[in-house]
Formats: sequence, C-alpha cells, structure tokens
Amino acid sequence: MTIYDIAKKAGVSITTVSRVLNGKEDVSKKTRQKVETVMLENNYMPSFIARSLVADVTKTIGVVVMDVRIPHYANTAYVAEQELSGAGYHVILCNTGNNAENVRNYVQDLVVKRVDGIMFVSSTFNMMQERPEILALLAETPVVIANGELPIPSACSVLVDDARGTELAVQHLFEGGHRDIVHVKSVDKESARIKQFGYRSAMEQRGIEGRAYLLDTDYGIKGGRDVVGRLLEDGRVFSAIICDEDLTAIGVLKQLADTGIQVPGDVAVVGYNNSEYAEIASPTLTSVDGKGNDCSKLSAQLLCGLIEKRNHFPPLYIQPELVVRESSRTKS
Amino acid sequence: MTIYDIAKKAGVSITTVSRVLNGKEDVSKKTRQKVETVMLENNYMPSFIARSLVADVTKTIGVVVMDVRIPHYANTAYVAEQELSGAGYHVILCNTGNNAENVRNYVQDLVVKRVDGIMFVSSTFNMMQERPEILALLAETPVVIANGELPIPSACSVLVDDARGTELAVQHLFEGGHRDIVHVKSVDKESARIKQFGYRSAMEQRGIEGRAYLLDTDYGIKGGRDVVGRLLEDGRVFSAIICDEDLTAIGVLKQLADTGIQVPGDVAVVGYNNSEYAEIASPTLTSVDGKGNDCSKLSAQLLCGLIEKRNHFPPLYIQPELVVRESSRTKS
DNA sequence: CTGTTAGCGCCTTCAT
DNA sequence: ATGAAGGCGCTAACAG
Repeated sequence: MTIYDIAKKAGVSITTVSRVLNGKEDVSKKTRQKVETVMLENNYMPSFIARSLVADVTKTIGVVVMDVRIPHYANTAYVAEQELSGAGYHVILCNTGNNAENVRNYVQDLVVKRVDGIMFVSSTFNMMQERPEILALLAETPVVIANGELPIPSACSVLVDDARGTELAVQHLFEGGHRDIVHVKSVDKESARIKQFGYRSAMEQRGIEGRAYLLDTDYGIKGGRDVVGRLLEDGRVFSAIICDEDLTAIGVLKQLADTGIQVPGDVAVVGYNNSEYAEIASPTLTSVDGKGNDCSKLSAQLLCGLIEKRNHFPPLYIQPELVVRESSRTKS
Repeated sequence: MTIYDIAKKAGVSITTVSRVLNGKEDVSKKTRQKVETVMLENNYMPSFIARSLVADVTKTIGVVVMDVRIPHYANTAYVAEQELSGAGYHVILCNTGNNAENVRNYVQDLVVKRVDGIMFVSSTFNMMQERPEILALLAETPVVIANGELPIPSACSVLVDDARGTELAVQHLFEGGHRDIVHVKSVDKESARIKQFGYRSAMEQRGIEGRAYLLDTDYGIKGGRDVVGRLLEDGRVFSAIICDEDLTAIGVLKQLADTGIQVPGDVAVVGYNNSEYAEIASPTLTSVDGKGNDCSKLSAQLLCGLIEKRNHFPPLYIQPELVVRESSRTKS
C-alpha cells in the first residue's frame, strides 16, 4: 500500500494524498475526507524510509552504553529513551562492552543508518579520543557524551563533578570521626580516576593524606570481597571504605559481615551511584548520587538542541549529592 | 557525498560504484581500485536509508519492554541486543510502562519505520490480545513475544513454564518441612497469575491446599514489607513465603529482619527471576530462575528465522530451575 | 484547490 | 567490464 495506490483508489493525485498526510491546509474538505477514508480502509501507513530519504532526517538516535545490565546504565538508557521518545525520536540501543573495536563498529553502523544524533553514556567513551578513525566517522553527526568528553566540534558534554562526589564522602566520614579512610577503585575509566583524585585531594585538604590508602580491584561483589581480604591480610588499619561503585561496595559489605566486622560500628562503607543496590543491601548503603538521571536527561535535551540548530554548546556541569544510609550512619 | 559524487570523481558510472560497493565480481581490478580510493579519500558512507528504500529491509528490530530499569528486562534487552546485533540488526528500545496506549503508539511508530521485526518481552503484552487496532498494525510484521502469546499469524512465542517454576519452590519448601507456605503476587500480568496458579496446584498435589494463602501487593521493597506487616497483624501462621518477584521478596526479607524474625530459621523466603538482587540481599535469596536469558536469546533467534523465511513456528517451551540460597537453606 | 515533474541515494535489469 | 534508465515511496516547487 503506497501513496500511489491511495491516490488511485481515491481518484486524486499523489500530491493531494501527500497533502492530507502532512495536514496541509490547501485541500478541500471533501477530497480530504475521501482520501482519509481510503487510507483507513486500506490500513495505509506512509513509509518513514521514503520520508527519511527526502527529508534527510531519521528521527532516530543512537544511545551507546557499555552494558545495560548495569543498573546505572539501565537508568540512563531509560531516562534518555523516555526523554527522546517524547521528542519524537526512537532510540537504538548499543552495548559495546569495554571494547574500542565494538564502539567503532556500532558508530559506523549508526552513521551509515543516518541517525540524527548519538549519545554516549560514560567516560568510558573518552577512549574515542585516541581513535581518530572513530572521530572521523562522527564528524557530521551531532553527538553528546554524558560524563565524558570528545574533542570534535559536533560533540557536546554534560559533566558530573565526580571529584566533588568523592570529597563529599570523605567529608561525611571525616565528620563522623573517621581518619583511616580507604579508597577502592574497581573500574578503569576516566570518571573512576577522577573519583580517586577527589579522594586524594580531600584527604590532603584535611591533613590526613598520610593515612590515605588506594586500592584497585575488579568491579562487582567478588572484587569488593577481595579488597577486604587484602586489607585484612596486610593488617592494615582502616575505619572506613569508599568505593567507586555500589556493587563493589556491596561486596565489601558482605565480606566484612562474613569476617564478623560490624558496619557501621567497626567500619563505615560508602558506595557510588546511589543505585537500587544501595537500598537492597543490608545494612543499606550510603552512596554518592552522581545524578545519573539528571545527567542523562540533560544530555538528551542537549542533543535535541544540537540536532535542531547545529551550533555548539558549552559543557554543562552537575553536582553530586551524598545519600547517607545505614552503612555509615554515626551511632547517636 | 553520494554515489554520484564518487562516480564523477572516479570517472565512472554510478552503476560501477554500486558494484564495488556491493562487492560484485564483474569489475576490473583497476576501476575497482580507483573507485575504492576515491571512496576512502572522501570518507564516503553509502546511505542505508536509500538502500532500505530499495531493498525494503531496515535491519532494525524493535524490542519492547515495560521498563529497562527492572533488571530482568535489562537482561533480556541486553541479550536480545547482543544476539540481534550479531545478526546485523539494530535494536530500537521501547519502554512502554504498563500502558496500552503507549504500546499502541510505539508499535505504530515501529511499523511506520518499517522495522524488520518486533520482539515483545513479558506476558504484560498479552494485553494486546484485547486491542484489535494494535494487532491490525502488527499484521504484516514478524513478531515474537517472549513469555507471552499473540493470536496473529505473524507472531511466534517462547514460553516459560512459570507454573512449574512456582511448583519447584513449593516442592523445595515442602521437602524442607514447610507446610504453611504463603504466596505473594506483586504484579498484574499473565505470568504472575500463572505463578499463582502453579502455587495452588502444587499445594493441592501435596494435600496442603487447606494451608494455602494468597496475597496481593505492590511490586517492590515496600510491597514486600507491607505483606509481612499484614501477615503479622492478621496473626497468620506462616513458615515460608514465595514471591512472584525478587524485589518484592527483598522487601519481605527486610521487614522480617526488622521484626526480629530469623530467615531461614523462623521463616523461609523464595523469590523469582534469580536476578542480581538475589545475590545482593542478605541473607542471599533463594530464587526461581525463569531462564530469562535463554528465553530472550531464543526469541531473538526465532525472530530472525521469522524474518528470513516468513513461515510460522510453534511455540518453544523453557523450563525454569530453582536456585537455592541462604533464605531457604535447611539448617543441617 | 489540485496535478505535473523533479529529485532524495541507491539497486537492478537490460543493453552495449 | 561498463553504462543508461527505471523504480523504491514520498516531498516540494511550480504550474494551472
């Protein structure tokens, strides 16, 4: 069923059909009615492909994340999808993992499909900075990167002040009397490095950098458990642990519990992302809210702006907040 | 940069360019090289839109879920995306919520965009059975519904035996000596009703239907907490609780803990979906694995089959498994 | 108010 | 081995 068929059946030209299709004014009531009837009778749906070809607009946006199974990204994907679908766009979901080659392939396919824009979520995708081939592919496409940066004119950023996020955690613990605060990094991306940096400077600012301790581990429950094991083996003195990810913090919580260490009585624990995990854990987990939802929503809006008027916007900044729960609550 | 530009710059016809584009044989080495060089130099990418118009294929599939933020759906979306992208398809993600009107709109837009197929995840979408307008929209599109059913020839199903899933839970608890087993339903969809049904028949089979007790509540931690509150207020005797969703079970776990009831010592708890939540909870949650990943993967494969050769497949069945964890472990 | 005519970018016979 | 021409379904001047 094409516009021609409808035109024939309605006894008018395709132009007229196109007109009623697009709600143009200059069509008589009668013919409009006639055409609309024929359309309905035949269950006609105009081909968006053909329209895209003419208008050079696909009303489709690529949303690129590492892995939607991670709640943080599921959230951002959800928020982005809702925001963008509200603006008339479809969202193509891309799970790249932490693999530059995958990123390249997805980006290429998205560009070939002429998506109207691409949204990258997470500083993981800063990796593209060192892949000129990918940047070249992106040259003509409006791009926004949530909590990351891309050195090309077609890209804009929304940035979360993750250094500040960790500092909030340190401050909270410091005020609770903690001095031997450990920091755990469990993912390899720019924002994780920034969190670590925020920790260091926060410790310095409070004159306790001598008691600072940095640890690296794998993402997840096991990674968190391992880190506690290492701390204990080393006979390290510590009264609080800050993790760069909630799930890793959960692992810490579990291993502490298994070792008979009380939380927050003996050791306080703070996570990052304020994901649903934090509410599920017991004790519930104090966590830095990186405002992922706001970030995602703003990114989506920014992208829409970029697509409509092709000018560049300066980066937007978002401030994190600390959500205190049981795992660090001061006994009072 | 179009095929015409390339043709001109390479001094050949667009046909030739098209040929090298599609790797056809009948082009001399020389011209092929020449054309390829020009393409690279100009960073040419053929428009998939134009190709779609000609081939009537978009290599795009709509994946419709209620809400990707729910881990179960995040998982299925992930698995589907990976499977489908492996087969050369892009995935358009749709979050409909539990709202038929949203479903209608998404479906319409997907059809208008001429996606090659649509995958619905969850029996929630059985709601479409009562919406002939939606079914009409779907008539020409290959469709698969994971754990649900659609009465149209273009649709196929993969079904999980959720009645059996709950029965596994009952059986496990029964063997652990439990008789006063409560069932909690916290979502309103066909599979939840089937789980409830499975519970009832499992109780009957063991001759303890007289001690069966059905409860309804809201999805989530709060819903789970409420249910325990009600049970306690009513002075109901119960030694085990089966929930239709992990998150609700977590709420049950939390409220029991707050009330000083030991799990599994005093009361055993079983969830459903075997989501990551189950590992995070403490005590860790025994849960029925509905094999969501397998279901999603099979659905994706089935859909690809449907798209390639337009014949109908009979429904596939998947058997759930019980994963026993701390929340129901028999003290031994 | 309505119809004719070009494209949009690409693929595909059919000739040469 | 290569090119010319028509068509995929729709929009957009430009004429009547």
